[in-house]
Amino acid sequence: MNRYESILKDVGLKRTDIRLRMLNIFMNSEIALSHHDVCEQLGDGYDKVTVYRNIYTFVNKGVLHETPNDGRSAKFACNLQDVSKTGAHAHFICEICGNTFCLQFRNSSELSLPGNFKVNHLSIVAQGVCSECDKNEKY
Amino acid sequence: MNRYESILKDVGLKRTDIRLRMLNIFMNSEIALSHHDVCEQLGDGYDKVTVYRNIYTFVNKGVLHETPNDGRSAKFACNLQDVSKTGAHAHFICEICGNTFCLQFRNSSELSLPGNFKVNHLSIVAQGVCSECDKNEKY
DNA sequence: GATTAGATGCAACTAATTTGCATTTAGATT
DNA sequence: AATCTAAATGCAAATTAGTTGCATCTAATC
Repeated sequence: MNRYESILKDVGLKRTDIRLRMLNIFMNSEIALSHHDVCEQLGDGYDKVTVYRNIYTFVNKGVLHETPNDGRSAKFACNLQDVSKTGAHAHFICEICGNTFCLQFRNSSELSLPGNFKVNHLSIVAQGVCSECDKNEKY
Repeated sequence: MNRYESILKDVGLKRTDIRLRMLNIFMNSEIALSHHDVCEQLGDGYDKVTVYRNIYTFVNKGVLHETPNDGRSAKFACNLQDVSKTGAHAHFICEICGNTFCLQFRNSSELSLPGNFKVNHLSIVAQGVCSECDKNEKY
């Protein structure tokens, strides 16, 4: 059983050809990929709806996460090991090529950038529950 | 000349009815708005393409910025005063209602959240130039 | 090898965004 | 105030992104 097969087994998904190929594509990509990117790498013979469904299945199972995007389509990348522990992500979006890179970071003051990456703009996104919704939550 | 008219003059855009109304809508919204949200608030009689074009015109002129989004459509909000100085943004996305709030922050350790906002997940987005593109840039 | 829940493929659909072009108008100029 | 023109608008049509429903197939279990 290879690496991808055991991921599928671990999260309780059936071993199918397209899933193994999708995992391989995501695991070997340095950058976040859109649905379109994945279909392109898969080549012909795979259904786009199945690709959509598997992307969201992987997101729900914690194998992939959706990254912030600069364009109009969603991008996804595989979860780094530390993410599940800290619940935190860091991403770098290149303003020229548009690629999204996942970065390691442990706390807000410790962000490690690959060499020669130049940051022009920094943005923090907090996700949670706003005061209105908090008020209406049933406990 | 009112507040909105002087914004248009400042950035060199013509004073039109739809632009004044759009500025009014954005300036009075606590949350980031999608194209759809804006059209809804404008009501009938305005062309959706003109709304799209004005949103991007405002973004290019630095009047609005695109916020990170949780759904599949882009959201926009007006630029806060300090943004132009620090080049930094902070946003809060409510996981229940889906609303995006713009937050004030001066440096990464000083993020001021409105009362009763509960953060489940934090994400940092750096934008800039990656090493590949940096290499290929002409100076 | 039979069973079945889960996975896939296809077709059709909705929503989001863009493009092209003809017409109109704000604001500058005479 | 009339004229001019670049910029703005409105409409139609196209493109792109993502979703839904359903019939068929198959991986994993018995």
